[in-house]
Amino acid sequence: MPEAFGIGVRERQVPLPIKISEETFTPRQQAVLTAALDLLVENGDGLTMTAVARRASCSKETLYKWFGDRDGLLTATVQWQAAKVRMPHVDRSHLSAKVLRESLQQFARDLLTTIIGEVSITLNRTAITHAAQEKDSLGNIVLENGPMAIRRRLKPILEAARDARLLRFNSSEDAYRTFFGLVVRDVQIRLLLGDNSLTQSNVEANIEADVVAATDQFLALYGAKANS
Amino acid sequence: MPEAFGIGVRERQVPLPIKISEETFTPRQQAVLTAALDLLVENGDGLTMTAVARRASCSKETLYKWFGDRDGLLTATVQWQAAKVRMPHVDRSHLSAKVLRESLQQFARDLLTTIIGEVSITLNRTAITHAAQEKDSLGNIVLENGPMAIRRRLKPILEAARDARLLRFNSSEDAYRTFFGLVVRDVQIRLLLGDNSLTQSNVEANIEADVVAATDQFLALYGAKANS
DNA sequence: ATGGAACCGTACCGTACGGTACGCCTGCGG
DNA sequence: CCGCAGGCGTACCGTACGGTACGGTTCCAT
Repeated sequence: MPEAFGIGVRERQVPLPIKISEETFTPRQQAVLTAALDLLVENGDGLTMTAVARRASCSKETLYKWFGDRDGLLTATVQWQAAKVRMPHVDRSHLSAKVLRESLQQFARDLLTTIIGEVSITLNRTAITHAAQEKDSLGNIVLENGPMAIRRRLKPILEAARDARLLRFNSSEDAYRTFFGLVVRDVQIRLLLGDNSLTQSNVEANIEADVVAATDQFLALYGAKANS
Repeated sequence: MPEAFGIGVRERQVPLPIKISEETFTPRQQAVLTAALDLLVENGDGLTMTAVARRASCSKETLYKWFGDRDGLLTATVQWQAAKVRMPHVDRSHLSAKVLRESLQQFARDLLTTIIGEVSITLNRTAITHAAQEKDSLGNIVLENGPMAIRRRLKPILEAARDARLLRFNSSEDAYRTFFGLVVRDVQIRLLLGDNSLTQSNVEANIEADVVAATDQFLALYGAKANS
């Protein structure tokens, strides 16, 4: 693989997954990435360079010029898509029991909604398949933009809530992981494994109930008192 | 694939085959499956028929004769290994608060220990990779021998505990899934994605604490009273 | 206009791997 | 001792796919 191209294209292979802004890729490149993602979602891992080139109406040579090799294209696709996940923003200065509960519910709702989406399932499967080959780069990207992103956003809120005497816990890490478990339960692993009895609509219909239940349970475990 | 050899073929061989679940494999076949599993664990999905044949000191022709095709070999391997997972057995007739707590802890311990094992991670990754190709057979096998097996064993105990007024819940399904979430949290998905910060020994060291914590939390949520 | 950069489409190459064919060896029943 | 079934090892085939090369086209800057 050629190691330097003086083109106005981003450098490949960043060691640590950094936040990717949308200016990182030109519109044309984003169209290619969209095609790649679509193929991933449709065809599972049947992502071939030829297929991407045909779908995006570009030449394979361009793909290799832009992304280096197949792994580079895969990485770019996952990176670009994973960075799109947006977390809810909570104002930590006005924390009340009500605001806390609603914030937690919002986190739970976003988490569940993301997890059951086709795109998320595909990206996680791709990263896991990748991780089965001693390559953890994709896995790290997904982790960084999924669970870790949630953790980064949720932990400060939990700690603020503790400072406001709304929650009680020793380790905010444990509290976060408990919240994650209460929300996700066995949904993600079953979807990743292709459980037939879990259709997306099936889960979707219960999201609200599950969100409320998980939040209630979390507050029952960590709430300073039984509250609204 | 010639249709004379169905999937999951059982060739009647010389001595008495050892019974493994419904499907029986001769010792020689089990040696082949062991080789296949070892290769899976070592090499990720780099499982090639040639590699299995070489490792097991058999000919490729024999592999195809016994297992039909690559998928058949994969299925047989997963089936054979997944069926080895054993669940704790609890005597439902002597349920007390103490026995219940210890039983739950035992379930949690077995679940965690299984999940963090190399073999489990490999099988789950393989099944998920498989599920990314519109094939859910492997996923179903893993589900059936993993989460579903636990559910089958745990739910009767939960219901017995409810009858004994040790637990309180409406849906034993929800109770089971909450237990699963409290125990597994984000450990499995992080391991599947190859999270570097989660070494096996790292998790192993905390198993006991996590088991106790998860059980305590479950009992706090579903126990009839705050009890020992 | 003209040179060149970027890029498309396609043909091409090498390899890896699933699957098959075949020759040879071994153990065993007659 | 013979024949043969089962099985090992290896050579072989076809295909799919990653990666490269190259001619032709568009577009822009000079």
